[in-house]
Amino acid sequence: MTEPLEHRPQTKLPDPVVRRLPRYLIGAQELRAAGATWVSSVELGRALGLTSSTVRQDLSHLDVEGVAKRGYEIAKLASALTRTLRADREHRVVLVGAGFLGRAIALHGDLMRYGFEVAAVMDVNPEVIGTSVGRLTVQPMSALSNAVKRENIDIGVIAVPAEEAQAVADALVATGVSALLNLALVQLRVPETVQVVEERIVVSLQELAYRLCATGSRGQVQVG
Amino acid sequence: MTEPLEHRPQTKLPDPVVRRLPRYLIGAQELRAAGATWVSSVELGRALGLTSSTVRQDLSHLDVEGVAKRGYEIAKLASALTRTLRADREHRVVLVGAGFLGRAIALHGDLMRYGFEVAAVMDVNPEVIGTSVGRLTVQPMSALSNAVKRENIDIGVIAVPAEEAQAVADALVATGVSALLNLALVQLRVPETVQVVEERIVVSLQELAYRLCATGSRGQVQVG
DNA sequence: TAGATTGTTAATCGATTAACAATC
DNA sequence: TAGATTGTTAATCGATTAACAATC
Repeated sequence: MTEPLEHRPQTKLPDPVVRRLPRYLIGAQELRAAGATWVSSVELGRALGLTSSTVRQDLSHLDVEGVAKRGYEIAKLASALTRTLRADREHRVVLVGAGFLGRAIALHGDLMRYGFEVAAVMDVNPEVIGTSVGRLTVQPMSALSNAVKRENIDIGVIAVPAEEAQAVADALVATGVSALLNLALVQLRVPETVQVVEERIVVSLQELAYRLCATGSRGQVQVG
Repeated sequence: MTEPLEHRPQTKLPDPVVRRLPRYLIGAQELRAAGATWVSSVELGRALGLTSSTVRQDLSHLDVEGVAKRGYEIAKLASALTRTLRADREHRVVLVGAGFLGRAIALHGDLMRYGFEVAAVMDVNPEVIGTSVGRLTVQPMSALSNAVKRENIDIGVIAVPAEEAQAVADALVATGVSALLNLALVQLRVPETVQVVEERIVVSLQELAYRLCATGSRGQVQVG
């Protein structure tokens, strides 16, 4: 009759919570940078546009405890968030598509800061293959499979035009990558075992346009 | 005792619906490109990972009617979606930040296709000011206010580093722009009357990483 | 101590799904 | 016609919020 293993909140967080956690983390790091040490659920709520109830409910899923009358210690909160989001382990990324969008991602400093390393860049365009992106060289798609294995890649980012995205997704899945970030404007078809997150500027703009026109609406909305 | 004005479904769509509408639109246009004429709620649901019930519920908010035994006429569906999303009226965009990300957006052909025209590009970096992005020339921030007025701009896109994003947002708000797409990794503080949609690669990657690690989870997720 | 803030339970709210009559 | 599919109502499910005892 031993006690069950210490902490085990990690069963499976609800989707809305998972989407808010990164925002708490960003908020916590902003606060830390600003020199704060403690933050209350009311303050966090105000900063992110949530009720303090939601904040406490969300943070209760984490391996962190608040202190009555003081709130949460920011450093501990950030590390708990990092742990829960698996931002402590490094993720290795292959980027397919070395256009402006791809380059923006590959050269984006914040990625490293949050544990994502772009370890390979591929493209189909012969003119682009061989050019350099930061310290990497753009490789042809034929080198994909080797790169994924050699570099221990677990995430694929698709930054190619819509027409090519499905083929790229298929190639990535074939090499065993099971997490895709799709920036192209198509609905990908992938096996159930593959995780896909879509992020699309046009869609965000459409949502914004709707909100802008829908008279009287206001407020802040989180998309990704 | 006249009838109330024809159709008036536009009271205020629930947020989850607004976020799905662009996906239906993309789906509809893919189908149309593939030569299809009709689509049923079951097919749409399968394509987007939704139940047919959700699809019918969502589409019932639109100014379109399905036909029993056939489904929805794709062309009509697309135009109803376009109308509801206000993708028929043109939106004029000012882009702040002419780095790779900014250029990716400014040169992104799909934007035009969906009614968004990048009408001005600004940057703070003197080295970048004066260079051209497509047919536009990068202007200094001091030209922002004039550009917004002259070009009739209603949407601002923030594609600058996190440190500068708040100042850019303030400047945009000051010129009267009341819809912002924020691509920087900060939580913006804006007046209640201003619409903000956030889109952040790092956040999407974090969500993906969580899903990848959370054993046993699978499926497709829409972020933006 | 008194008062603020947590963690958590219960109540509310809203979104998704099921079900089915109407209809082509 | 028979069968498939809509539009919509009602039931279910889940997320957010309110409330409050515990506590620092």
